[in-house]
Amino acid sequence: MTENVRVRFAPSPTGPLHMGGVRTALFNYLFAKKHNGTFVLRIEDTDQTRYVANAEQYIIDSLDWCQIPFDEGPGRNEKFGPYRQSERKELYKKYADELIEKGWAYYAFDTADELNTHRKNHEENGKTFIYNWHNREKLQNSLALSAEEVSAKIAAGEKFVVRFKSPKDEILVLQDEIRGEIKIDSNLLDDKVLFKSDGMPTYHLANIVDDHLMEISHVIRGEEWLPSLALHVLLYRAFGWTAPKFAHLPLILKPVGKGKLSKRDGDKLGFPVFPLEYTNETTGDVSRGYKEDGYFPEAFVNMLSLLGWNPGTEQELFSLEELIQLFDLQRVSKSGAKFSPEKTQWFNEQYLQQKSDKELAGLYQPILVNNGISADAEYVEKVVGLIKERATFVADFWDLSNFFFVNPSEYDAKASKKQWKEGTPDLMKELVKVIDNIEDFSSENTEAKVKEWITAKEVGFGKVMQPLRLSLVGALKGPHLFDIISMIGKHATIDRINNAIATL
RNA sequence: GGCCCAUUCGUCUAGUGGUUAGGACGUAAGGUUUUCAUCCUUAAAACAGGAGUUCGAUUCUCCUAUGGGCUACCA
Repeated sequence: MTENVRVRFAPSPTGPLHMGGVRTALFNYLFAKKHNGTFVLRIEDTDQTRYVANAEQYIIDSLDWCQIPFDEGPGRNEKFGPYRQSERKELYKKYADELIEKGWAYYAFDTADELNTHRKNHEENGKTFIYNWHNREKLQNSLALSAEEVSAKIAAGEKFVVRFKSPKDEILVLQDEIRGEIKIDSNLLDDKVLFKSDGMPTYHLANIVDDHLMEISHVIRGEEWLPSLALHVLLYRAFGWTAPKFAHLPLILKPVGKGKLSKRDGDKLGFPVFPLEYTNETTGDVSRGYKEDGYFPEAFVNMLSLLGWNPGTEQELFSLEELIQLFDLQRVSKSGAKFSPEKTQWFNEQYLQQKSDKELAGLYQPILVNNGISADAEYVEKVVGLIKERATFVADFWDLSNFFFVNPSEYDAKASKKQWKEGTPDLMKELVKVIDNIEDFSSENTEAKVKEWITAKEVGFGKVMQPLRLSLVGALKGPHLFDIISMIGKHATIDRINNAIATL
């Protein structure tokens, strides 16, 4: 298996790629890298009615952001190209014809209206209409019609599709890498359309032809494809090709309620379902993305990797390298996983804590600039070091550290009421003098000096420390007080205490 | 309706024919921090139900229930 592993991610460019799709791409990527294989991106744009122009670029941008780039695909290392099915259009006709010749497929002329009528009638009688062995002789197709009639219809320009002639009375034993053996009664299969009347193949045909031509060794895709597995295996057999191995990934479900995760859930529940922000070109609707919401790609990918897979140990934080080493299809779970926004935040927090103060400071700078602050890199780095353990996102930094850069503009009302007592202003005035006399303004020294004074003064620590914090921060929160004092310096410290005395 | 897949704490999951059924998120309670958060400790919390196989089933088989997917000239 280590030889020539080739996998593909084959999304349909009908809109932004959602996180379920990213997870499928990720598992393909991990599997490929683990086996020194190739990760192919193929664009399945056979449905011209649902095609969205900016979707392909969005997909590529998303994979890049997640740092799981494809090795082969549109515009990249095109050994088996083209990689857009619309550009391979001419190819599929030949294969459809081959199947007809071999007796594995046939022309069908039934119109959509006719079929809908059949379905409706069956439904009214409590039955299901299936286009297959039990009725195909009675419908408008090349199995029921004479060769002359068929030729005449085609010559007359009548629209037709090509359907697969699914076999009768056969128990198909299918193999899934994750689920094991699956048995299907071929009599229940319907004669799927392989080739549409618009000249395009359906997913089924294009998928099999391309996977074969692109020498795909493993098809790793979502569970929604499991019902089509029998058809796909049958198609390989009909062509006389060796089928790749198949693995069907469990679905990602809504955090609450029923069903699989959908775009609407994010809007409703307040979390992104897309990796990147996406603007719908026709409606102008903007959907939020993990990137724009402040998630690190590593955290997002780590979270995704554990949705439906785990290495069997208690480790939860993995670098991409580790994931590649550890990934194993055998350890992918069989049942759908409910997505957890809370745990996703936790992952981001973990990654944020791991990052260096320097890197985080760099990410913080633009936010500071937005708030009208220009501070030198070293100072910002120190600030980040003091506050990052309270943060989940870089975007939290400003709320947690604005007092390192600007004087408090207001004071927490509740805290003021509780901590700013009658004697406080006098005490603070005295404290100003104490602080003014401190030469060495290190955190340790200011702490020692102030505490010395408090002790000598014989007042409770809280009587001084709480109002002091209120004066400097504007609220009863934040890092060690003397770290703040040391950072903002003597002038700002005294200034802020005086401001508080004047205001409160 | 039909077909297929699945089912361990609220959630993600580990695990085994005999275990005190483990971890993580979240929740709660303590402790640390004379602030807040972090951090630490602790707690509550699960084998869907019923048969069968077996000395013994959460683990194997079957049935039921529940959940999910598919059932398009969409992918």
